[in-house]
Amino acid sequence: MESADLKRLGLKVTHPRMKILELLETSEARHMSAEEVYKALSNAGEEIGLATVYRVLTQFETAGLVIRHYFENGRISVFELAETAHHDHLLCVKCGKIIEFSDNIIEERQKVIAEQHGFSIKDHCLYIYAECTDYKNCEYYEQYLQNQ
Amino acid sequence: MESADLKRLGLKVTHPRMKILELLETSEARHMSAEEVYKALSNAGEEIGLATVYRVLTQFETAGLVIRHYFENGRISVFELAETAHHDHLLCVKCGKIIEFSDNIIEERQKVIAEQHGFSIKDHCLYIYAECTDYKNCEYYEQYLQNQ
DNA sequence: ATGTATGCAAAACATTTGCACCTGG
DNA sequence: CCAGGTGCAAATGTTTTGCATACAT
Repeated sequence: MESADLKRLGLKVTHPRMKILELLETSEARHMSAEEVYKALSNAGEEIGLATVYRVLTQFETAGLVIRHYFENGRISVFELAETAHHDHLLCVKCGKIIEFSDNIIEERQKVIAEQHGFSIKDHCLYIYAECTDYKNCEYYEQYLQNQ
Repeated sequence: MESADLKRLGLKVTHPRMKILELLETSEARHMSAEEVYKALSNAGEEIGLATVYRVLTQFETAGLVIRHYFENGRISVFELAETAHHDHLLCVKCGKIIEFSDNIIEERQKVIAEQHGFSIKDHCLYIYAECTDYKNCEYYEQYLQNQ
């Protein structure tokens, strides 16, 4: 992603926007809340206000650059770079690990179901909540506990 | 649903609890926010505090009596009686109409996908956002506009 | 009687907004 | 230069909580 991409979207290439984009691209976590983005930038010495983080992420969402998720139980929303193709999510409720997947059979059935009811499908989200086999040894577990 | 059911769940049979349960059972809307429940009760002359509505609905959720949904875009959650079997939701983004459906093929695929990743599935939710063919004449449209 | 529930008001929480100042093109 | 972007603080909307009172058993 480069400054030209922002320009193309009609957004000025500002420092906060570039830094947020950069973070989303380089961060290990593919899904981050506004607060997490804010803190990560803060830790990196970037003084970018939380309000700006929200504004920029919302603009990116509108521009189709990021996807915003409202995972169940969570009042907070998380953002993900929209660089990859559509996918759904499989989440471990114990360690917070998130697996992305895509299944043609499910996608196809959804279309059929919508049609059967006379609806034209615009969007959908499928979240599978599960337990991974070995969450205690999972790389995410410790970090997850901290956030609880 | 009767007072015995509440007792069985270890909940005292109080006036607010009975009224909320009654409302969820008799209301036309199968999905209601806490605020909507509060207002409906208020209109019916019941003086039940909003905090109580939240507390009771949360207890009902814990007891498995109701299901709480966090529909996309919505910061508010809606509650639904858990009396019927599991189902997913097809929502019209124009009029707010909600269709409940269940599809064995989708359910089955989810199990397979979870297993493939070594996860044991606990729960899931699938929301399909769509447009219904004739939302302007839809019975829900007017009411929906008011709430916007 | 006593442990639980309730109502109210205040707090908490994520998110948005108003406004004065700053900055990219 | 100036429209648009930013930071801060204040506002918002939903949900939760503390506490004194009321109620179910």
